[in-house]
Amino acid sequence: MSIIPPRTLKGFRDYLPQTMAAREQVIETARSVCRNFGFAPIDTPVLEYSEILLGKGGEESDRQMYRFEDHGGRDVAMRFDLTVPLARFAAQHVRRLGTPFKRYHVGPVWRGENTQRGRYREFVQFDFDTIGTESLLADVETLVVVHDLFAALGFEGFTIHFNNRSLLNGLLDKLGLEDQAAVVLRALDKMPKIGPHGVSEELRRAAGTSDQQVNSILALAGLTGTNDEVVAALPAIVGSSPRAQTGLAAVEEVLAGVRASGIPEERIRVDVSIARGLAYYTGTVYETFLADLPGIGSVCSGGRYDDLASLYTKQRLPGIGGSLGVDRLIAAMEELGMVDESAAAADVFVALFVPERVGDYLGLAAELRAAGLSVELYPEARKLGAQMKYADRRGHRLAVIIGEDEWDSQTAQVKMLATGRSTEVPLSQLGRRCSDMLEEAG
RNA sequence: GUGGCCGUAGCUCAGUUAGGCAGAGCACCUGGUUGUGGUCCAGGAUGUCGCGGGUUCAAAUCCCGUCGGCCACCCCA
Repeated sequence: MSIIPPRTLKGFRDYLPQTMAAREQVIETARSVCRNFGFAPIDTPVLEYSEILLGKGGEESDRQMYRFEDHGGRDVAMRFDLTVPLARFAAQHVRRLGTPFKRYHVGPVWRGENTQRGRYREFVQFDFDTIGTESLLADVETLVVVHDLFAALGFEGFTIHFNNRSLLNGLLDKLGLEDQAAVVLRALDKMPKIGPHGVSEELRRAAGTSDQQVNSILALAGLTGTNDEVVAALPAIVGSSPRAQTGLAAVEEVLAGVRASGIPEERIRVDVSIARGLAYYTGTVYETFLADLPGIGSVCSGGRYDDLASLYTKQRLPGIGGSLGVDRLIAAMEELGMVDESAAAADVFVALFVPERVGDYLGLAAELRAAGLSVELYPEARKLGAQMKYADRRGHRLAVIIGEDEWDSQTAQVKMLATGRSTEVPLSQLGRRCSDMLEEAG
């Protein structure tokens, strides 16, 4: 019988314990931050009718969609993000849920695109959205959630860049380029990568814009300075069309709200070059970058989409939210050395020393767990040195050693593996003493 | 999807130029130390050289295909 080579598909990966522990920790942190703001958890199926997903993220996502016929001949597809399923979900259940409806949703999504570092065909997104309100307070809250999330994950240097689509639309009104919106947005999105020259060349080539038009667009995209300076310079550039006014007011209000929420000025930036490719954004848009790893791209982005759910319901369902790229974030954390190598190890290691007393060791381990400790009992009565070595390599923090003498005297040796110091502890106090020692060591 | 670079031990890689015994460091295992890890010393095990085919007396090395990874474009988390 020939052996089947074990392998995974392009862009699909296995997760080893260290990575998986980091992933669970990121998701746990994100959940707890969202709950602090009153977001509730939901889930939706991986498969949807193709008609639900097609055409929602633009041509590109249609092309990348995993799509096939199911066992009943239905035309089905795998979700490529969590926002479009949310729109369907909201249209279907909004009467029961009421608005505003705030939810978070974590799960894998699939895009059949070419792979690269931090870019896979199956990856996990963590989304949070507020549905059913046009209030800019929801926009403010979204940015505050992003901020609290990265702060809670332990990041120091990160910046949330935000913008409003109406500013760009206002400028397009002024320049008579309304029909070229998609092309212009796409060119602008490349600003940090190809610079003003690249953008102007692209604009001329793809949209056939005049020199004067290009200059106006670049004047907007190239705005630099403090947030106040940028805001002050905007009116002259984007003009006074209704859309421009809306965008301007929105940026100012969101900035004020974010400041009032106590977000440090250096972590939020009004950045008019943020355009976002996805077709469905209509108002606020934002991306989050890590100061130490700008090359990895945005690790959390999103925006306001006031028209999306209208595809599935006549009821008006505006929304705003964000999407955290869990896999990309973990790739970043691994590169930045933020992943704790021993996160998967139990705090307390119990050596199995006297095989005849297996039952006593099992009982002891159970008692310690009942006392709130994470405990691993070694499964074989190997040489003590080998067991200690295992405990050390695994990253356990305390080793509990009980041999014949200790059983006789009802004591245990508790060893701090980091320092090598050993303490004799009566078995009756073992749980409490272990907790104390872990507490003291931090 | 298009173009380029790459794939050798668990990991990081050398060896490919110009075909000639499959290597290093780290990790791992055993012993020194039959009740104590990290250091040290001695010894040991470890390979479909990604996979398939071709050229050749001989292929990790050259050719073709394929799978996978990375980079650019594209798009995006």
